[in-house]
Parts: sequence; C-alpha cells; structure tokens
Amino acid sequence: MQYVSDYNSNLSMSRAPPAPDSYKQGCIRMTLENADLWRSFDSIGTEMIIAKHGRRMFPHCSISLSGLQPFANYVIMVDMVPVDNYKYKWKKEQWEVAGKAEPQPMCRTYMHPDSPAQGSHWMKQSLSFLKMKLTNNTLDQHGHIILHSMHRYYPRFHVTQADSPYTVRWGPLQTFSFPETTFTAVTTYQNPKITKLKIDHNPFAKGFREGGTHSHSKRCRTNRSPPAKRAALDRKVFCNSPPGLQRMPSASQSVHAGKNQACTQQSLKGSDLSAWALEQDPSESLHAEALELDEYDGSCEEQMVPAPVSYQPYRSAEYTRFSLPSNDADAAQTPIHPPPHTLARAEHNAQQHGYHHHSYGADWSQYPLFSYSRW
DNA sequence: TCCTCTAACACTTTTGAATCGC
DNA sequence: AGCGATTCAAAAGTGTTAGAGG
Repeated sequence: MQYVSDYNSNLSMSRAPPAPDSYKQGCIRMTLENADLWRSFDSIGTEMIIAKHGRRMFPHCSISLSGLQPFANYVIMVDMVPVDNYKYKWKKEQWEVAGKAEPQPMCRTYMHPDSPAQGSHWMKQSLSFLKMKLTNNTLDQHGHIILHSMHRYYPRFHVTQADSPYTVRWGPLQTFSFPETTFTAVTTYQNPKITKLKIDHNPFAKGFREGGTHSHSKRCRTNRSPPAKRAALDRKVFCNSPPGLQRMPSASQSVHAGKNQACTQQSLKGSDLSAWALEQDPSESLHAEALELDEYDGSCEEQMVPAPVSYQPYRSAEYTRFSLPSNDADAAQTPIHPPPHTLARAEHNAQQHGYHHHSYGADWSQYPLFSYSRW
C-alpha cells in the first residue's frame, strides 16, 4: 500500500491518473513508495543513525510523482524538519523528553541527483533518495544533512519547476511530507526492536545477522591489526567469495521489485550531480529570510498524508505533534511522554476529519529551504 | 554515575574498470 | 571497431559494542 500526498484532493489515497487539467501547477501528486516499510518502523518508533562522516537512511526515502508537466523541468529536493522543540532520551524501554531542543544547526537541503529533469523523467519511475546522508557533524563539508541526535525530525519533499538548481528559489514551490517518515536521530540504536527490524530488512546488516561476529573475543581491541593492513586482508578474503554470491539480488531490491516500480537507484549511477546539497550558515540570515516559506504567498504549501486509523497503536488525543511547552520549565517538568512517534500520530488524528496545511507550533520557517549564501 | 558519541570490527553489497566474446 | 556481458578488486555500506569523554 502506498500513501499519496495529493496537492489538491483532500486525503486522497488513490493513484488514479491525473485529470487532463492536472498538469497545472498545483496538481502534483506524490506517493511514498516504501510506505509499508516505513510504517513497520514507525509503529515501533523509527530511529535513524547519524554519524560524523554521514549515514544513509534506512528505510530510505523513495517517492513517485505524477501531475507534472511532462516537458517542463523540475528540481526535487528534501530537507529535514524538527518535529517539535524537545530533546529526547531513551529510558526504561521508552522515549522520554529530556528537555528543550538544542538550537538547530544550519539547515541543508538535499537535491535529487537527477535534478533538474523533465516532468516525464520524474514520473517515469520512482525517485530514490538512497544516497542522502545524515550527520551530526556541524562542521560537515560533504553536504550531508546535519541533525542533532536524540531529536525528532521528518523529511520534507519539495517540487519546484526550475531549469537549473540556481533558479529554484524563484519558482513556485510545492511541499509534501509523510507522517510515517518521522524518526528520531540517534548515534546508536536505542530500541532493540528497531535493531531487529533493520537487520531483517537491510542487506548490509547481514554481516551481523550471521557469522557470530558479536562475540567479544573476536572483537578484542588489543589484538587488532593496523587498520590499513587489516582492511587489505579483509578485502582479500572477501574477494575470494564466489562471484555469483556477490550478484545475488539484495533484500531491498526484492522489496522494490514487488512494487512493479523501477528503483531509481540505478539511475543515480554515475551522476555528476550526486549529493548536490545546499546549506546555509545561520549567520547569513539575509538569504534565509528572503526564502522563508511564508513569502511564497501560497505557492508553497506543505501537505501531510495521514496514516490510517488502524495504524496508530500509540495514538493519544492528549498529545499533539507540535505542541510546545510554554516555557523551559514546562519542558523540564514534562513527565514521561509516549514514544515520540505518538506525537505524529496525534496530529493525524486531528487530520482525520479533513485536510489541513501544516500549522506548526514550532516556527519551521526558521529552517529555510534554500540556504546557500552563494545564491 | 549516567549518558552520548566515536571508532573498529566482520561481513555484504555496490560500483566501476578491465576483460572477453560475438 | 563497437557493443554487451562477465569478472574482479576496491569502495562503501551495515549494526554492534567497548571505551572515551562530557
């Protein structure tokens, strides 16, 4: 099952072809491709590892688009938006509020490496943001998206008609998000259920699923070889493995194959535009302010597709996703919260009876979409 | 003492260059 | 010569966990 973020139709879940006039700006439809996987994680409380040198997301963001003008050029981007103004900690098998959120680092936007491309290209197959990486290194020079660990975020997708990345800021912007993609950024996994789910679905984790490498005796640091030498040895051993084994389809590929959707991972290959990321130094607020979403005067609106009622195990009407403490003391005194994804669920509850654009308690316009001072 | 982060680990998958055959 | 398929080495990726550091 897939969720569709429909720019015009309220809570539309259909994947019907767009109406003849739907190619107009404002009729863009976005679908989260691996929604089932996302929901599996979201039901537990998705955690995303962030690392100093960048870490890919798993599940990764994969979307499909319709309603674009086939011969117009578009740029597709994604950025990460804080869910709320809290910092969390994992305690006693659940997430708790640990105080007020830390000041957000510079906001970066990841541009899909195919950008810009014609609408027909984007609609031809699903778009994968597999290569997007998350980091907690505020001094990162690789263009990875910078997040704070133990904070909650969700990816926000942007579609804009532009002939080049440098004209993006002048075009109308349409923004989409999916509730089930909300996650907690962590440096090491906290919830063992998440670990298990990731190992089950992520082919790269096979090395830890099999082979008994968890034995401490095998991991004794005192017997470690010099890294370079050790790495060379590892490669030699690896390269003796049967070639056929190396070419077995990955688990993730199998998942995608079942959807009759071509994964764009292959189209990324060799792209010169990979990791085209934009960032902003908060000190250069001039540009950020000029790009505040409010200033798009309605041409930039965000939509969120609610999860089905049956898929809200922790939902509680007492919590609203973007509710904020009136002051710091409130945050400090806040007792145990439900798992953070409950907050997202709560907002879905509010949306059950009708679509609404986001009205965040947190002023997310402080997280500018286009952020490069070079612009 | 508690909590968070980092780096090394073993293994798999992906990537791209080299090679081969038609 | 050109093209596609195959092979192989290297690089990049994964989660775990001890230890460092705040």
